[in-house]
Amino acid sequence: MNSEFTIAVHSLVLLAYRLDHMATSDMIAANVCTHPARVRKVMSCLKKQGYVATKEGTGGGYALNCNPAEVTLAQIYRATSIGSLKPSWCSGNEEEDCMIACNMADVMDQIFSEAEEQMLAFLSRVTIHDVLNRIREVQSGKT
Amino acid sequence: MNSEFTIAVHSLVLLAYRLDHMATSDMIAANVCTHPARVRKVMSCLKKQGYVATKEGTGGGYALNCNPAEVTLAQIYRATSIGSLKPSWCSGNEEEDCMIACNMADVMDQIFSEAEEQMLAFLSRVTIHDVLNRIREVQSGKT
DNA sequence: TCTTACTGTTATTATAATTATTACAGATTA
DNA sequence: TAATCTGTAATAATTATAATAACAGTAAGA
Repeated sequence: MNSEFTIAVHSLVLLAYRLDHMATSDMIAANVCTHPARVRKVMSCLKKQGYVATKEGTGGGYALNCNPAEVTLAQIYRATSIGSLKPSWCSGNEEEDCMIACNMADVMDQIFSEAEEQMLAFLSRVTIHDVLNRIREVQSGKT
Repeated sequence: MNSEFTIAVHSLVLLAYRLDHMATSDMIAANVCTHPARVRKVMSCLKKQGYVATKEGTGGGYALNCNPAEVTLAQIYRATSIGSLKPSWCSGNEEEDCMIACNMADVMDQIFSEAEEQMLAFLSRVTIHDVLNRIREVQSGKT
């Protein structure tokens, strides 16, 4: 699993949290702890799906363009990381005579893809707003 | 996700498929397409959980020590790869003042761990025997 | 008892994937 | 026209993963 999903969720939660629901890639990058160019790459993907609006030039940046109580982590995962559950390394070899060796990669593909759908079923029950609430809970639990 | 889970499943399926339910690390490695030492490392983990028996010395190797119709992929995943869903990269920074930045990593940890449990719920419905059957299906579908 | 064939494990090297960084074109504001 | 932003691609650095080598220990059989 790469971490673009994490960055996307963090960015959206941050935008939802901020009163003006806006931030530049520099501000988001400082909060997330990564490079602004990486944030822009992820945000550009969220923009294509309509979750954020962007504005170039002075005073520009990213603005939340969705209802955080409605957008789910499943939608974000599909936008940024679908297919990343499966490891890139593949078992067996299609050229082999052995039935196991030449079909295992296919079957593991099936299984990882079904497992990913199960995971998505869970993520579809968690919204950006829920994540923000979880953060508030963790924070208030710190005495 | 690392691929030790895949190697473990492949190895068990291969053992279940073979009439004598036995194989050496060299034989398994050739089938899986990896190095025998890697197979031994994974098998050593399966042995600790009792899924296979091992015998050192001439004529030795690995023998299936479980019922392939009962052992599930969830058990194998827990034995080899639990925790590997979560990316190693972490968002935010605990030292920050910002509530989002300093708690996001914790909350994403929660979420990845719950998502992993959902995935496990699916994997617990797939046995080694089921994987073998899927391979037979794919094979027979090849005209 | 000596040789051969295994597992078990660690250390090291090689490769691949991920992340960080740089660079710059294009947009917008003042 | 200078300053500030996004968008994107190219490259460098870092980290994770996999392959390989090496060798101690165990067992079988000549």
